[in-house]
Amino acid sequence: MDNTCNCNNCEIKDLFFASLDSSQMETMCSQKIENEFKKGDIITKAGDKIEDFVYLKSGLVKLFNYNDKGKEQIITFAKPFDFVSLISIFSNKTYEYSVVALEPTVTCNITLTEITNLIMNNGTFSINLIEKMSNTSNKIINEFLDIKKRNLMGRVAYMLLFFSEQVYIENEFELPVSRKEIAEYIGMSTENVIRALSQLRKDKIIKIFGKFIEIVDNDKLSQISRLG
Amino acid sequence: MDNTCNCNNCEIKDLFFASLDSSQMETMCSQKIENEFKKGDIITKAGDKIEDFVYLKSGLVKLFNYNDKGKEQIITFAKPFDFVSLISIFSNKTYEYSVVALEPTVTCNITLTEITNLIMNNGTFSINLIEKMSNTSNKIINEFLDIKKRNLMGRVAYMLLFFSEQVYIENEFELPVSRKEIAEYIGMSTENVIRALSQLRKDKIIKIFGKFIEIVDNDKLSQISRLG
DNA sequence: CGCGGCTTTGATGTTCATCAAGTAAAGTGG
DNA sequence: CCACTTTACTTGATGAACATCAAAGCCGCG
Repeated sequence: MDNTCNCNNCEIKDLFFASLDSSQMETMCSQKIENEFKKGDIITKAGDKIEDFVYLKSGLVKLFNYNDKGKEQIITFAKPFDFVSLISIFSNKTYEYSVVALEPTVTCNITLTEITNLIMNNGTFSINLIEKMSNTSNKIINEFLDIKKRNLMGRVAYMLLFFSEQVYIENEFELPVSRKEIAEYIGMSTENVIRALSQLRKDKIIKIFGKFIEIVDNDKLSQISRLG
Repeated sequence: MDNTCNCNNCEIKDLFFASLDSSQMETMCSQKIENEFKKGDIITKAGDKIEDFVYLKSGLVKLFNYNDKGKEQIITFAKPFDFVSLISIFSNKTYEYSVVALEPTVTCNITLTEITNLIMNNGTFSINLIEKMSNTSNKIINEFLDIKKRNLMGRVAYMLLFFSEQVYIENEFELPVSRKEIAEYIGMSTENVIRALSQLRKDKIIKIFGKFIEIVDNDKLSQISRLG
């Protein structure tokens, strides 16, 4: 928890709060709460009452819920500037999805009351917020469509490229998720996710050391993601 | 086209415009445009410039785009009070998806400029709009998850129940879509959609006369939708 | 140090896509 | 209005893709 009013230095400021005047900024800044989470920590839980507007300052999280058989169903991964809590925040009283940290994560929480206040009194803020919301849902929907049109190999390749190109901006990285979680996200069985990874290793497209992945042949991986 | 200012009698008024004062109402009302579409007509096309805020007054539409192989991919069906044009309207300059009428459909168009104007000057309107947007994306995401966790029979049952319970509110109805379109929506092959329908017919759960469907055993159909 | 969860591979079975072929229905132009 | 073409619908047969089951090694954690 850190309540010092350092919001003017916050790199996320321009994303949402560029339109706030100094008085609005101070009000918001003085009552915002930052929270830190370790890998595996629960950030919000399906069913909990929604009281805050939550966004990611740093880290990585997964959004998920459970299907009827009690199996986890991962909806999306979110990184800073992605807008996690937004999905149901304005249409529900309680969260529909759970959010769990996959890496050390810092969130910034602002009460919904305060946000509602800003919407009521600052048109530019409303416009910005609406654009962000639109972006977020659009992105999730496009992800769903992207995955739906791929087969096993294509989906696994897509997933690896997601971490490599969008999260770590590196050809080598430590997978923040288990094989099982990848399976839950792309909608395939864990065993077949593993088989797909092994195949990519045998074809010398990636190297695998446990959770550590190195993409050796990026072009081929992209091709598999596009064609699969 | 019908530009008479009859918005106060419009049943959709309360959904979005309850917060407008009489002057705002008149401005909006005088410049809104209603359009009528026949079955099969294109309402908006992917790639077109977004200029209007479009909502359904009556009818039924499909949202779709094309995958790399040129095959249609149906994203969702929308009926009145569902908020079609909303998906990318505030995050893009052009439509990402096409919208086509499946039944005679009436839309009401308001320029984005006018809507932006309202957002800037009417906080309550902004709140209402944000809630609707949140609802819409939430619904689409939940649909995706619902379909993803079902098998062939479950998906077809789900689809039939959608038309029966959410669109026509009748046990008998005329399918507004082809078998192919059902397939494109639920992500299965056309042949297998037909086989699933035939199976339901053989099991005396539904009756089929071409496009006309009668649900005979609603309980069993619901069960298949839940378990499948 | 032992238990449970994660990972891996192989074997087997199910589900679904694809191909093929035919019928029915719905536009289309003379 | 009719022949013609195209599109939608239907069923069966085949094969591919994927899930499931089983068994074993590995790793982390209490």
